[in-house]
Amino acid sequence: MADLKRTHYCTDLTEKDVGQEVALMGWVQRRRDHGGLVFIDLRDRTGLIQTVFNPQEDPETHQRSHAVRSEYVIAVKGRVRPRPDDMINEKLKTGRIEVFIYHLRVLNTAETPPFQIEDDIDVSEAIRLKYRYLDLRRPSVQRNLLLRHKAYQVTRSFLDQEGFIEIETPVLTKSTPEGARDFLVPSRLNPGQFYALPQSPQLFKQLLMVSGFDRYFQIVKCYRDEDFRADRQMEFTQIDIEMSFVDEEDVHDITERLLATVFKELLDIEIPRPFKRLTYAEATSRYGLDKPDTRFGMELKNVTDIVAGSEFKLFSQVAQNGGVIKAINAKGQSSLSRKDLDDLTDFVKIYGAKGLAWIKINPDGWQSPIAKFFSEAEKEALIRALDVEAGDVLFFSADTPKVVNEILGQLRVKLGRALNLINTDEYDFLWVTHFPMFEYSQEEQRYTAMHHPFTAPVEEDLDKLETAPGEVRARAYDLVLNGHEVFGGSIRIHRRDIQEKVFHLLGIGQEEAEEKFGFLIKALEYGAPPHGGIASGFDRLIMIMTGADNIRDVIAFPKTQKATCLLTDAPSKVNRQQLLELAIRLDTENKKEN
RNA sequence: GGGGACGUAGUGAAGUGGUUCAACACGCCGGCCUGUCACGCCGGAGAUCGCGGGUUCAAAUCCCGUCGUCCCCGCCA
Repeated sequence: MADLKRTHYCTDLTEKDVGQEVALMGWVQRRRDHGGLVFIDLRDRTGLIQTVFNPQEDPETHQRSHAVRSEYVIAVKGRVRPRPDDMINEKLKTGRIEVFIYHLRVLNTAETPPFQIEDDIDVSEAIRLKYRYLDLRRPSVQRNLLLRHKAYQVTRSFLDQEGFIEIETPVLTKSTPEGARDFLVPSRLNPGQFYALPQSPQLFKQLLMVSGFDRYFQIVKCYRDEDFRADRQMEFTQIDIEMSFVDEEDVHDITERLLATVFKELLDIEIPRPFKRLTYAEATSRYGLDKPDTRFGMELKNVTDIVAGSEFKLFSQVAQNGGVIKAINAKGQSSLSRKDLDDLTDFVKIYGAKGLAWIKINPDGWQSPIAKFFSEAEKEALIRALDVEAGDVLFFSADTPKVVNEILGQLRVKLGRALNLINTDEYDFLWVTHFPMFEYSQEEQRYTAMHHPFTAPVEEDLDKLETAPGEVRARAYDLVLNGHEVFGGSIRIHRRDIQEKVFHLLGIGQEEAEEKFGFLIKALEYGAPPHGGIASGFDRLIMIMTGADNIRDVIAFPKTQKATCLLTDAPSKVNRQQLLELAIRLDTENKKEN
């Protein structure tokens, strides 16, 4: 290698380099061996270039090129030549040139890979993850990680220019109640005691505001020991931001400008600002969900008043018992088959629906198991309320508002996707604001914080804290992109008395509050400025920007749904000595033998 | 904790009780080939049908269990 130094990346070379001697290094994408002429497509992280081995160039080098195989690592030296006109490959960036090789060195051989190193391969994800280092050679995966890299850089430089200071917070920290399940790390020096991995640096960034840092950010790993989803891993990355002396508008503004910059620099897309806004109440009422995909319509309409007096017992009874009846109109979809409708019924049952009432608007009349219960006047009213035309299909749900919204909200998204109502090139940002402060948990028989316990209540709702906690709105906001929550934050409580009141409401007693959050309460006493912030689901954002349909495609070494790493086989057992040092004895009797 | 889908050569996949049932494609190995770029042509190797048990004269195929991957509900302040 001493005498061979790489001069270019493969796709650095252009027609301008014709005649130059170059040295390239990379992996063998494919060998096309004609016996005489041999072509080897050489790949590095930039892409491909065709190298040519001609016996007239150097007989020995040509001879040795026969032995080269896929994914061998080779170094070559040769001269750049233009391709004859009829041999130009428009599919390659370097397709107008090729390199005639007179020196070949095999730097390493390779086993035949378990799958081909190229895009659009048809191979199970389990195999890809087991050989992730090979999977990561594929251009599409490299593109994702490159975009992710650029997003870090643009974020850092933007926030730096805006006066934000990047400060690292501990990874080994204190376990706190509320929120997700903690990952625990045993302390060897303090037997029987544990650190927790941060679910977010929430408390530390608030303390940094008390310290006067004023504008903080961090690109930081967070850990939540909960079950996985397509857009959820237990270990994920946040862009974490906190600012002092600000209100909601300030946080929205910095977030919007950050995103505008990131989208401009990475995708060359101008995203219109300011972003749309809906209150939580509006979002759930019109779209059923607190993270609505607003790239298409099909809004939920409340038809309770119209059908409350109808002959259809189910509707009239629900109305009588204080429930609601809502409907959505799938325009022009009356070609949905009976089976489609049955499948949709099964789908909504996942979300607690007992059934799904539908009406097909055929040109010759209404087709539906329930249409016969409606009077002409009621039909007329439905037509007006739902903008009904021939060819439409209406779906109804009747239950409590919470259940109805969930059911129709999920159905709406399902239909939007299935019926191709969504423009997938669109990036549709939406702020959802004024979340409820608390949610009543039937399971725990108490209120829980909808955002987190440090979120400030809306000023004018302060007096309801004691009288009607369920009605108190929080100064919390989520940023929704195409139906995914990509940022979430709030203005925080900066007064001790309010913080204590909120803890109390959450059923956290004075003693517990002191033990778990004493340091925060204390800090609030020492001149805590008003402050607030926001944090992103960075992986999710990159997922959407790359068009990936799951989060694993934008993480270099992701875990499976069962929280294992197929590459390293983590997690794994540890030896007895390690456990002894940690004063840990296993009790796996009731668990599966592992 | 629960619901659903899947598991057959290196990879993808056909086959759902019976006599070529272990196809096909890509990849791999060997041979031929001086303009290919998804090279082509000829030949070849490669599968205890995820694993364990059961039913049967007979199981990739039916039953039970188990392991693994994915999607979803619960969970994710």
